[in-house]
Amino acid sequence: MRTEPSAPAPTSDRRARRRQETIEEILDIAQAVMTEEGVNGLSLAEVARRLGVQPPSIYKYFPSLMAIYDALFLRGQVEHLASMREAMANATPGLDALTKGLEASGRWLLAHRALGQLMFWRPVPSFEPSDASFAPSIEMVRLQRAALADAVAAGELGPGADSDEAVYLISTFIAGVLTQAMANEPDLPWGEGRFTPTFPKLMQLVPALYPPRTPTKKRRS
Amino acid sequence: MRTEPSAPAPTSDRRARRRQETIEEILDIAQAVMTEEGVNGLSLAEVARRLGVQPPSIYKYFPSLMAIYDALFLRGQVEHLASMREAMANATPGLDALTKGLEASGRWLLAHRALGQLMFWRPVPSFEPSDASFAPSIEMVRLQRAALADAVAAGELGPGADSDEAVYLISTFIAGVLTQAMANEPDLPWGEGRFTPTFPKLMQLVPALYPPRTPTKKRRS
DNA sequence: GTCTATACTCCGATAGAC
DNA sequence: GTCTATCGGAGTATAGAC
Repeated sequence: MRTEPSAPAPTSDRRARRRQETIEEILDIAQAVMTEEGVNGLSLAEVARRLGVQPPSIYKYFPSLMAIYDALFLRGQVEHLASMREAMANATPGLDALTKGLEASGRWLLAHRALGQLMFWRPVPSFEPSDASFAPSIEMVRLQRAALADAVAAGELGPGADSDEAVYLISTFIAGVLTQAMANEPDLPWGEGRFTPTFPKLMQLVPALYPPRTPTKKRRS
Repeated sequence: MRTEPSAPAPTSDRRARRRQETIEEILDIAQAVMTEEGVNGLSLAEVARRLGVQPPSIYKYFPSLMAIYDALFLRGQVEHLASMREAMANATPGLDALTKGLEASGRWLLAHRALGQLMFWRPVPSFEPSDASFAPSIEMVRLQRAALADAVAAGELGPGADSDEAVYLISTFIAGVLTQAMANEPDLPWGEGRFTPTFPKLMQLVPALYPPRTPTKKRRS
């Protein structure tokens, strides 16, 4: 039997591109709706209204509301991971990279509150992210583990810091600062207010938690 | 003009009591609904169903859904404050009292997640607590300030610790631990899992943030 | 203080014409 | 891939009988 030619016609190329643009536009609008009405306030109907189509048309792009949540979750994870990775790449490996990476995480999350809440606060009980959408967060732990390993190798931290336990402990610093900032200063960006400026001070406590064998002050070349 | 007798008849006493019981029952049910369906999932209709009445009957006790949220907010604040106060009263004044108080806070919040989220995570954008319901949280800050002042007086911490700034900084510790525990280990009580057991270790860092002038080890009588 | 009845708005999702 | 029409359900809140 003959099927379609294996090389798709330019027409379907353009169609596929247009389709992808519409998908991205739906996600942009959904993100805006969540920002204004709360993560739980996202509704297909409101997205359709803003897109200028009737609600059933949305189903040509996403099979359900939960599928939109999942796509938003994935998009958030990918962007968040990228911002962390970039900040860490432009820093000195070790504690500095970890601090800069977590600061970038905080900055990104405050700038994308709705996605951040969807990803890390889970305010929609009926939504569970798919395995595929969850995958980047595993990579995020790996990144932080690597930075901790660098810090241990450089003598900034003791060997106990090269552990998942340390990742979790340090993650409570950033989570605490962000939770307080979001709840009490919902309009301030990273670096302003009573909470986020304390983060560097908190990170300076890490060597006290995992003291290196040799003095911390300066390491010799 | 004559009005009703100033001493109410026993009948209306009983009626008032019965009414109060119904109000408490509505709040109990509402709390359970929030626990099961999410804070945002609370609905008058579901409360009525579980109470075994028709939705309009609820309006004899609360003028609106938001009024129920507000009553729950107040109830949570009062209970939470009481648990903190009790733990602090049974501890050595100063850092110990602060730590025990915050641990009690964490315990209470994990045992009453729905109320805790309503109170400190604010997942219902359209709900703003009334001033009256918010009042206990001001008292909570005062309690913590007093414990910090005790710690400074006892030489456990430096004078900078007697400040609202220190209260906010320390609050990020408990907020971080709780946020992570609730998001990642939603079924574990305080003291189990990867996050809440780290809290005492975190509190031991506070003297490093506000170092006392005299050595910390032991204070002379 | 309970009910019925009702008004109103909103939602997710599907069927089928074009 | 868009639409109309519709199903079936949810919700808050009010009016008024009993």
